[in-house]
Amino acid sequence: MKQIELVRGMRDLLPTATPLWRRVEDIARDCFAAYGYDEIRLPVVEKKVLFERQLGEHTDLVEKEMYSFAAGDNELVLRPEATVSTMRAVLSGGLHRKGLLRLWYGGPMFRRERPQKGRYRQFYQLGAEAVGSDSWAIDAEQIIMSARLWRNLGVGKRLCLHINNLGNTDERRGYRERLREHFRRFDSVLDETTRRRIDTNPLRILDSKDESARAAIAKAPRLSAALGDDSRRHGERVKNAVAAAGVDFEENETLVRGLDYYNLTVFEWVLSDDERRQNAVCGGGRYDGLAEQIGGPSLPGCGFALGLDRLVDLAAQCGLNADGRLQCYMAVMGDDNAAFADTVAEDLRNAGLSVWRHVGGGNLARQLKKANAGAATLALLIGDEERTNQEVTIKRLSDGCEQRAPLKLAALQIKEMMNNG
RNA sequence: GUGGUUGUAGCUCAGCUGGCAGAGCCCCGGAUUGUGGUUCCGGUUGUCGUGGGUUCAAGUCCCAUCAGCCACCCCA
Repeated sequence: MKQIELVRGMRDLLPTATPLWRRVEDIARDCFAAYGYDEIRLPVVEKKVLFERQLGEHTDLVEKEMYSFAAGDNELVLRPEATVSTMRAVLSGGLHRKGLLRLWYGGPMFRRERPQKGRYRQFYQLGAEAVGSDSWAIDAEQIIMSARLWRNLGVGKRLCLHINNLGNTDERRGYRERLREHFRRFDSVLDETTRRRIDTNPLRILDSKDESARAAIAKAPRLSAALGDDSRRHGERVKNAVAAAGVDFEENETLVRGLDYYNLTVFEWVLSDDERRQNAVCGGGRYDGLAEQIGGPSLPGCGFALGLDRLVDLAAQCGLNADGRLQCYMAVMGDDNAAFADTVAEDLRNAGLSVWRHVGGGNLARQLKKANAGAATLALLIGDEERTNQEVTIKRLSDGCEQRAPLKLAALQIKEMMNNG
């Protein structure tokens, strides 16, 4: 029979990888908790219309990257991101009536792109969203919180922060028109996607890498010049607060988020020293108009999402370690002692220890070999002598140090031997 | 979605201008029954990504297809 293969763009996270993932997730959870962010869990399936307008009708994401399917009268999709879902959940649960919300979520997202390293069709994000405040202090808090997370993960030196200010809807609309006029004058030298964007989404042209467009981009009107006093003040305060917290950043006027719901502050953390192109690890910003767009009240929000697939990879490169080291390997000699071994193992587990019970035959030498191969810290020996004396022999594998302990004291002595190893 | 490149054992790979499919690691067993990480001996492992074609003969040449990687694109 033919073996069934993995679906394109999907991947298994094998036991060799999961301890590090769990470590990164734990550190992130602690970091979010330190700022009072509460967890929200969202469905993977949403209605297609929820994303269509909010993300921008002319983004690739909506045009061709969503996994969609019909279910009765509904067009459903596997969520391509979770900011919109979060806002939907806040509104349908009426959570916003309680005032400012600080929320975080995690889980798989789905985009049908051409796979590449660091870009999977099912990928994992962790995100933080603050809903109900239009204060610059929230924007700054989230940037500072993300910087703390990089520090705690030990990846801070590898990331650099880009910040931009997109202004409000009116300012952007005016600017967009000015951009259109500008780029139309270069129509003849621009490539096809760039020309198409003049109509659909001229802001996206600014961070284009296309060579023919570069010259035109350099001469384009500046976004910062189109901003009003309020927007400008908001941006200044964010930058001052971020700088005051000792977080370095670069102002990048060509940083335009791919999704349409953003306004004012947008930011992105990218690999600073990596020539790899899949280099955005975290991105976010303010989205004050989103709630109204999905039929809710006027409700400001700000948030960011980070890509775990890329971040875990980076953390590993930076030496974050998470060996899921096995504590005890229990060697059992003689079938008659199996029941005794099992009860001892259960008692030790009750005391909070992890015990890998040897299964199958083999003499002691073989069983110790396996204990080594499994990278256990201690070996526990159970045989006739131990059973008649109601004892356990504890052997530290690193130096061979060996002790006998009566059952009642076994857990205590095991812990002591692990710590003094 | 576009272009390039790669695909041989569980893993890392070798296999020349077509001529019997290999190595190391891992795994399993042994050097005799309660003391390991070293060593030594022995063993298993394959639709050569898949499907066609050319040929007396294809891992090797041709076509298609699938998958990975790189760049574009997009984005976290």
